[in-house]
Amino acid sequence: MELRTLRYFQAVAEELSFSRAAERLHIAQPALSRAVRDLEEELGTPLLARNKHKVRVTPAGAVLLRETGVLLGLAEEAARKVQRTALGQEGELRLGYIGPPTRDFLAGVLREFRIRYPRVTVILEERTPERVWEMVLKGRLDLGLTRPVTAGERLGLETLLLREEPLCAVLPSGHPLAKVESLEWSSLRGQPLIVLARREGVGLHDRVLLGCQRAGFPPTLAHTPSIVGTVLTYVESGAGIGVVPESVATLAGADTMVFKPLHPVELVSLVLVWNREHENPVVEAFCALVRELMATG
Amino acid sequence: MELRTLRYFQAVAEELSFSRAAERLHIAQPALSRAVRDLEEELGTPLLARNKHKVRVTPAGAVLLRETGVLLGLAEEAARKVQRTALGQEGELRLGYIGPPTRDFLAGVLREFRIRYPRVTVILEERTPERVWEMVLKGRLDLGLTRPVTAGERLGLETLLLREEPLCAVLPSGHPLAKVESLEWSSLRGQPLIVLARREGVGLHDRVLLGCQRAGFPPTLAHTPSIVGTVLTYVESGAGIGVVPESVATLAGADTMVFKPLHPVELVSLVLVWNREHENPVVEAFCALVRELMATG
DNA sequence: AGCGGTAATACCTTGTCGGTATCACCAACT
DNA sequence: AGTTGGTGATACCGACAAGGTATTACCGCT
Repeated sequence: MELRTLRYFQAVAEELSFSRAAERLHIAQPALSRAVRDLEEELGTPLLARNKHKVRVTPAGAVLLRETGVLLGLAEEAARKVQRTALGQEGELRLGYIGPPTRDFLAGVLREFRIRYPRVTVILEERTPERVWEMVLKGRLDLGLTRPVTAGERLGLETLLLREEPLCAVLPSGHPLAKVESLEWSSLRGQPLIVLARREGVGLHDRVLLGCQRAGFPPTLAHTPSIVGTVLTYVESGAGIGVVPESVATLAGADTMVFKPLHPVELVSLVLVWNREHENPVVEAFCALVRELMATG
Repeated sequence: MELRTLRYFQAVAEELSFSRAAERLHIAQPALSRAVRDLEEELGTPLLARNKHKVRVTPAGAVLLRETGVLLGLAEEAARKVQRTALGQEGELRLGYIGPPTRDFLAGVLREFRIRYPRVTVILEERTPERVWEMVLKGRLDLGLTRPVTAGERLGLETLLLREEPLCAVLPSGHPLAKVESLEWSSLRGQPLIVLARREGVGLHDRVLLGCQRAGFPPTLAHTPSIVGTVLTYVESGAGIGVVPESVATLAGADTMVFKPLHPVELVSLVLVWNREHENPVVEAFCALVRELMATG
């Protein structure tokens, strides 16, 4: 049973005439007669009762006509769905991100994305930066919003640099170092430091260690909480000096703490990452939108 | 887009291998490659991503695979439904009948029919005998349970004689004629008669008139109600003598009225009628069942 | 480097589909 | 009643698409 045959049958059953149906289908009448006869043979039962001048639909034919309508409709719809999916206008986007530093960025992009691609379902997954990389690599995510990994393990993964930001020290307002114009890494020597746990972000954590190492001293890690907000809480309570990316400043109350850029500048960045081989049109649409938004505003 | 192509695509997408899929489909691998390529061309988008040694399903392909599953399932189911319908095992039977005299007969047959053909929906329509004939003729009913029509207007309609029954007189128990052994039509001369309205059944009504005519007198019609039960009510109230088919006796209380066969016997019959040209398998199944039940019990 | 296995390509064969011409038949209208 | 127009079926033919065979190009794995 083929869709072509069903289309033919449908035409005849609707027109109740082989010749008119043939005309409508732009084929010759004998071809149509044969097609219907073959279909009847295949199903083992007459579908149209023809007594030389009148065509009637048999009960079996009536059933087939109904089913054919459904079938042909679904087939057409399926083709459209496939094409929409190919254009990135339909489907789903599994997007992994790393939490606070990406939330404001995500919010803006997603708002616009949902407007332009309303039939795409965005599935958000919050994970650690390494886990995001791993999941993108394994295909469990279509797209990751994360920090670059230190190791060069970008096997076939495409990245797009979104933002670079300097590392800052966070101090309680009353801290002696809070009033200097510009803070040197070396000033942190001996100070109790509060840094995000390494398991929550190898890139960021190691970058802090690197800053200290370049300034020629080993850091004194007082606490390594697993949530960025907790770093700020520790600082507020006077437990030490926090080292965080600049964007974290937006999370903090401005009067109780001060953020000081550290010199020499150590940059941490935010990237989009995806598997180019997967050639997912939704991913491409999303990246295109991100590029566009970065260019315009 | 053809079902054949979709079957091919499905095989490849499931096996994730052209050669294995080709084996499963019992065709050669190059044919498969071409079929899938053509399908991709038709839909205007890659469905399978093949990098020489691995086959992956693209997002568009995943969508098509899902839709294909539905489509092929429905197609198969449709074919089965058509075949079941052709065998009379599925579908509907629009059955017209004429009321009281057929109810007991119908009940028995329908009970058995529903057991043997549980997927056939029986639609019952109660009409006058003429209306049943007309509807069967016009194809608005598949089958009629009615009385034969007097006119020979059985154009292509097949009939099956179910039952013949004599006409009876119904009298109140106290009536002078109630005690005679056998009642002659001629005894009805001058008696007020109660007969079913002609519009409710030309055949029955005219047969009563014929009985009187043969006995050589014109009937005195006291009442012609449109419901058989009302005939009995009139008789009970002493309004006259009813003339009804024998089977109506089952409707009446035995103590207040008596039923007397009329001589010479005038038979009215009950027939099944259907349009042979329609070749409806459900109709044939029903008739076969009726014949079988009449033969056995 | 060589082997096994993959999908793609080139080319040929065949079966199927569609077209033309014609027939048989019925219906409606002279 | 005979004719004519229109129906679907049949016979036959041609074209093209589908499938098959042989081969190539490429990759991963020994």
